Amino acid sequence: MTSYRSSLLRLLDERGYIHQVTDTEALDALAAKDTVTAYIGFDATAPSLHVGSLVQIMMLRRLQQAGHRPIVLMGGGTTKVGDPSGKDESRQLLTAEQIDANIAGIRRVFEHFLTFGDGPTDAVMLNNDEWLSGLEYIAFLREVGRHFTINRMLTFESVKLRLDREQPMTFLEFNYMILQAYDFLELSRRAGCRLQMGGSDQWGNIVNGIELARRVDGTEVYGVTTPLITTADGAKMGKTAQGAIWLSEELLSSYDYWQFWRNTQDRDVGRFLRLFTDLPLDEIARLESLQGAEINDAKVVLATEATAMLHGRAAAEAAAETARTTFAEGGAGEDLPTLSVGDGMNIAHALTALGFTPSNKEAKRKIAEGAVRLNDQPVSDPGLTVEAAFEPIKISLGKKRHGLLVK
RNA sequence: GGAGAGGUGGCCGAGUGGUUAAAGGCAGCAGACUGUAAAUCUGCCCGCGCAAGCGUACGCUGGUUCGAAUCCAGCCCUCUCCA
Repeated sequence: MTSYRSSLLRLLDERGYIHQVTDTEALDALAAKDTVTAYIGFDATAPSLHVGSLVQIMMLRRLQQAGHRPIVLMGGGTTKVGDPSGKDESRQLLTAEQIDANIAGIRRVFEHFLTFGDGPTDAVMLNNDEWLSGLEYIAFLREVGRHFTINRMLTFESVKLRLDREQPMTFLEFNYMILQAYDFLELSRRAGCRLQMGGSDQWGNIVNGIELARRVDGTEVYGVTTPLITTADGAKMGKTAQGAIWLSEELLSSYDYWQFWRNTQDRDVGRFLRLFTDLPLDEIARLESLQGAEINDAKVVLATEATAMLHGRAAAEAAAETARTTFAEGGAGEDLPTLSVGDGMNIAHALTALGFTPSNKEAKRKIAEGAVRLNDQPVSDPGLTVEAAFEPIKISLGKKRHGLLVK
C-alpha cells in the first residue's frame, strides 16, 4: 500500500517510521476520520532516555503533528519488578522513590518533543503502576490469563529466540508479555487509546494487547512498529565507547550531542534527517543528494536541527560555532569541555578528568602513541604537568576530542 | 532429588600445574590515507605509579603445592536428560 488517506500514516511512512502495521486499511480509515489516541511504553530504569529511544519519541511527536493524541506510558509498575530481559546485567531493584525520580527526569525529556496539556491533541503521561500494583493474582488470571495459551506464547520471537539459544527464561519474564498486553487493554478502557506503537521487538507484545482487547472487550485496536534503527555499519543507535547518548544536558552536554550527530556516516544522513528533524522533505532530498565532502554540510544541518529540538536553538548554534572554530579553523571554541587545572595537573590525569580516556593508564598509552596535543603541539612526556596561564590551553586527543584547560 | 555438560577479560572463545595479565576473533581507541565519512593497512587494548615496582583478575569459599584459570573439597548458578 503506497498511498494513505490519513495524514498520520502518510507522514510516518514518508519519514521512514513504519516497519509493520497490524491492519493498515482499518487504521488508515480511523486516522483519516477521528483523532486517534496512541501510546508507546517506556522503561523507568534510568533518570533520562538516550538516543536509542529517540525514534519512538519522534514517532509520538509525528503523531501529535498529524493532529492526534500521544500517551507516554511509563513502566513504573513493571520497573518495580525489575525487567528480567537484560539477563547479564545485575537486576538492581529500584525503590519507589528512584522510579518516581526517573519518571520526572524522563518527563523533562519529553517536554522538548511533545506539547502536554488537557486539550484534545495534548500529550499525557501515564504510569502503569496505577493499575498494575493493585492487581490481584487470581482475579487477574481469571480475567486475563485465560486468554493466553502457552502454545501460542512459545511461538513468539522473544521466547523462541531465548529457547533456541538455550538461554534461561524465567516465569516472571514469561509473564511480562501478559502485563504488557494488559496495559493496552487498560489504556483502551481508560483513555480510549486505539493504537500502540513501538520498536520492532515489541511486535509480539503489541499483537497480544490487540487480541486481548478484542477478546475481553470486543474493542478493535491497532499496532505500528518502527524498524530497528541501526547505523549503516549495523551497529545499534547511540552506543559509543564514551557511553550512552543521553537526552539531557546534565548527562551529556549539548556540544557532545551535536558532535554525535555530526559524526553520522554518509549513508545515514538522509534517513536520519527524515527521522530526527522536522525539516521539509524536499529540503532533506536536496541535502541528501550532496556528494563527496559536501555531504558534511548536510551533517552540520542534521546536528544543528537535532540539537535545537532537544536543547534549544541557541545551544545548537553555540555547538555549531564551537565546532566550526575548532575543526575548520583549528582554533578553540568556547563550548569545548573545560577543565580547571589549578596550579598544575598531570596531563594524563587531565585527560581522564575530561573523560577523554577511561583511565590514566590509557591516557599514557595515547601520549606514547602521539595522539595527544597541547595547543596542537604533540606531547611525548607522560609525566608532564600542565599549567594554564591567562589564555586557556587547548588539549586534544586524536582528531575529534578537544578540551580547554584553564587555571 | 538423580545423571551428564558447563561458568575465562565489554562480547565470543582457546587454554588443563610454571616464561599466562591469560591465544584468536569481534567491538573499541589511536596513527596513516581522507571529508570530524566509509573502506583499507598499522599500533594499542585490567588498574595505580614519572618510574622501578605494586595491586587486582579466569562463578564463590577453603585446601594441596615452591608455584593454580589449570589439581582436591564444599557451595552457588546455567543447560540437557531422568524422577
